[in-house]
Order: sequence, then C-alpha cells, then structure tokens
Amino acid sequence: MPTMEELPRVLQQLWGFEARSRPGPKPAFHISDIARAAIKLADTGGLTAVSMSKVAAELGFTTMSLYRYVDAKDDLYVVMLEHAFGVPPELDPGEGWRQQITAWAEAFRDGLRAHPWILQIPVQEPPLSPNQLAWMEAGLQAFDGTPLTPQDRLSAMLLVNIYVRGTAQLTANMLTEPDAVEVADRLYTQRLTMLATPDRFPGIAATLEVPPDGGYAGDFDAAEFGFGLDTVLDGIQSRIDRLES
Amino acid sequence: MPTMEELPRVLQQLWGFEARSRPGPKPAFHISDIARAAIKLADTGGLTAVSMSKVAAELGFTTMSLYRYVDAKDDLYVVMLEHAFGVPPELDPGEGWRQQITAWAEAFRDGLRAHPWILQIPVQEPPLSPNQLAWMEAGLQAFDGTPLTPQDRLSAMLLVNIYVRGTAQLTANMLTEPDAVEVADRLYTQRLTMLATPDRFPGIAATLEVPPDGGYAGDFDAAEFGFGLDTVLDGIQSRIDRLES
DNA sequence: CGCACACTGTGTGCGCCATACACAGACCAT
DNA sequence: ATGGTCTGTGTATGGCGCACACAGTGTGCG
Repeated sequence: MPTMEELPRVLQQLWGFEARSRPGPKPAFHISDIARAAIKLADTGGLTAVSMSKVAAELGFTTMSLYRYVDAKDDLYVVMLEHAFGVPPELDPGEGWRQQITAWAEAFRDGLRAHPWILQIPVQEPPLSPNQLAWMEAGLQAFDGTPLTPQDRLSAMLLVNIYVRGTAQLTANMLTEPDAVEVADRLYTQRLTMLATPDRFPGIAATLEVPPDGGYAGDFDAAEFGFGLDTVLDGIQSRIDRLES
Repeated sequence: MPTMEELPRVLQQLWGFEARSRPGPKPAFHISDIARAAIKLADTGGLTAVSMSKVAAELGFTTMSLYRYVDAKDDLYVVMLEHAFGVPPELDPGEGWRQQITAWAEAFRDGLRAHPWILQIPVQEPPLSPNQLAWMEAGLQAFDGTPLTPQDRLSAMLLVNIYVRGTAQLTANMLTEPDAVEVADRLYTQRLTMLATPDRFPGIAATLEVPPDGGYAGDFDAAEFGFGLDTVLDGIQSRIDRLES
C-alpha cells in the first residue's frame, strides 16, 4: 500500500496533505495564488504567455520563488487545470443517463471555451487532482441505473470526454482572439477549395459544394456539437440495448 | 479566387508548386530531408529532441540554413506530419463502410503508434498538406454508398478521427520508452486506488475493483480499441438507419 | 528560555532555444 | 559578362526552465 509521501508534491498540495507546524518562515502565498495568476495570463495571452517569470512577476515575487511550490513547469500546468475547471456540475439523478451525460459534456465544453489554453497543455499523464477526479466521477455517475458495467461506464465517459476535447480542438483552433476564428475559417475554406480539386479529392470537394452553414469544419457551433454528441450517445445506447435484450 | 501565391511557403513546397529556373545557387537539400532528419530525432527522443539546431546538425548544416526552407518551427511540424503519415491505405470499395472506416482507423492508429510524438505537436490549424488531405479523402470515401450527406460523412469521419487520436492519447501517455507504459500504468492505478476512496468517488472505485485486464485506462490495447470504435460506429449506423427508414 | 536547523524568498548564472540580420559567394536571365 | 537574386553562414539578442548558493526566519526541542 503506497503512502501519500510518494505522491508528487503538487498533488499533495492539491489534496491538502499539508503537514503544518514546521520550522522556517511561513509561505508567503499558496499554489492557488499561482494558479490564479497563471490562469489570468493564459486567459488573456494564451498558454505561451505563461512562463515562470511572468507568473512570478504577476504575483510580485521572483521567478525562483515559484519552485518552492511547484517542482517544474508541468506541475504549474496541473495546478492551472485543477483551478480552471473547478468542481463539476451537479447532475440530476432523476433524469435519464442521456440528459445527464449531455449536461456534463456541455459543462465540459463550456470550461474549454472559457479557457481555450487548456487544449494547448501537453498532456503528460492521466489526471489525479481532486477536481479532475470529481469530474470523472460525475461523468461516471451519469450512467447510474444503466446496465453498463463499471468498465463500460468508464469507456463511455471517456468516449464523451474525448469527443468534447476533439470538437473543441477543431472549433477554437487555438485562437484566443474572438472573431479571428471566423476569418481563419473563411481562409481555410478558400484554400481547401483551391487545393482539394474534385478530380483527386471528390469527397472533400463534395463537402465544400454545399457548405453547412457559412463555413467549414471550424464552424462547429452548438447545434453541430449536439449533433455529433448525439451520434456518440446513440452508439452507447445501442450497447445498452444489447445488454438489456 | 485566391492564387497559390498566398499559400504559406511550406504548403507551396509540399504541393510541389516550385517555380524553377531562378537565379542564385541551387538549394543544397530539400524539405523532405529536413523531415527525415526531424522524424529520426523525434522517433528516438520524442518531440522535445527536435530543435532547429539539432535538425540542422543532423543534416550537417547550420541552424539558420533551415529557415531558407521553413519559415518557422511550426512549419517544421507541418513537414514532419506530412512525411510521417505518408499516403493513406487503399480501401476496398467492395467492402461495407464499416470495414472500410475500421481499416482506416486502424491504419491511423498504427501511424500514431509508430510516431507517438505526433500527439505532442501543438495543433494550430486544420491540415492542408497533400497527404493529410488524402487521408481525409480516404476516410470520406469509406462512406460511399451510404445515404449520408457529404456533411454527415465529414462529421462521421471527424468523429472517428477524434476517437483514434483521443484513445491514442490515453494509451501512449507520451512515453517513448517501450514498457514504461506498463509501470506508469501500475503507478497510476496505485495512486488512484489511494485517492479515489469509495465514499467520495464510488464510480471510480467501482472501476478499480474489477480491473479490466491487468491495468487501468492506460492499457487500451487492440481489443479495447475495437470495442470503443464499435461504439462510435454503432452511433453512425443508427444515423444511417434513421435516414434509410 | 535559547538554540539548532529546516525552511523561506532571492540573486546569480548556465545552457538551450527560436529567430533577426548582415554578409560573402553562387548561379541564372539578360 | 554582368546584375540581381538566392544561397548557406556567423553573429547576436532576448527569452526560457531551472540548478545552486545564500541570508534571513520561525518552530520544536533541549
């Protein structure tokens, strides 16, 4: 049985495993302060605007002081993620699994929209921080009452998770500016029309001939999101049907 | 109508829009050489091992010489991607859409397995390079013969694309070393067992009680891949059914 | 009550990175 | 032949993550 000592320091901090009453000066701030400062920078300037020195400057401390709270830059990302998402939405167990997981997916999507830089964070390892686990748990509980096994629920939850991440990636192509999405979208459609000639790329060309609603894949708005999500959920539904028959 | 002049230089090079017979010395090499060198570095040392200077050294040239072929580091990534994937697999139009898109998905997954660093590349804009478009086209053509509209096919293809990327992300948690995955997986399960207590995280705990086959989500092997993919395809199938009725 | 020592934030410095810029030479259209 | 353009190179700049030594601080133990 592993003890909490072996946990990376960041996780110990995030879970509140603080061994208080130690010698030495009191810490001048807390990792949550670091998170706030870093998120503020990322929200306005993207993830590239987040550097140890910038975060430290934002807090009014020196760069190296951050390393007393965070072992490396990657840990800073963990703290940012944990803080940016916050606690998951409360799902109504009275509703069906489909409504619940949809609400969960939409909340997740909204979180990604509010903090687009999340998608730019290099994913290094699966999450272990409190809020991240709480989101996982909420997603799993949406399937309470279904005949799905725990492993099936995990797969289903991950499927929805992957879908939301993926579509968010397509939508906000990393652009922090507001309507830069639209112009980038038009430019992309233009270039695609030029390059994907019907003779060599008939399938792509067919897609372009009757554009969905204004633009190409980049324009993945709310309706389109629900449409794709429904497809995913239909797949899960069919698995449930198979179990019930 | 836009002309090819407005295209980024990398795309012009990749599409072979070379305006030959110009003054000045002949180029000493080609972007494909850059791609080969960069991929070699990335395959052995991960994406972090790819820097302008390292690639240049690998080629036996100076760092700055690369900028005669590539405008910025991001363009290097584009070239790497284009080269690493190569041409898409040939699908047999005689088979059903399900077998075709499955073969496509598996080929895509194999590509990601062969070059795990692809998942670490920061996605900045949708692809426009020849092979990338060819992969898109191949995925779309898998749905030839179905009643799906071009937009539906695009959505379906993107759905599968997203699924493969997402699961690959979960599987190879960025580790280039071979069986480091396994030990990381065990460690993760350990920590998750410790942190996700059944009282506060019953859903997660239930997942851990009857582990699937050895490990947790990280162990997303071939069977698991097909299982999840089938769920996605079932969703697409149900949409097809709705169109046909 | 005092003291040892763990812990704090700070300053300096290293190696690496992407890339701007000026330059000497190579080559083709004229 | 020659002018202008393109080549690869050398040098330089600003930023980055982070190692390390240091002076000061406050707590638990004697």
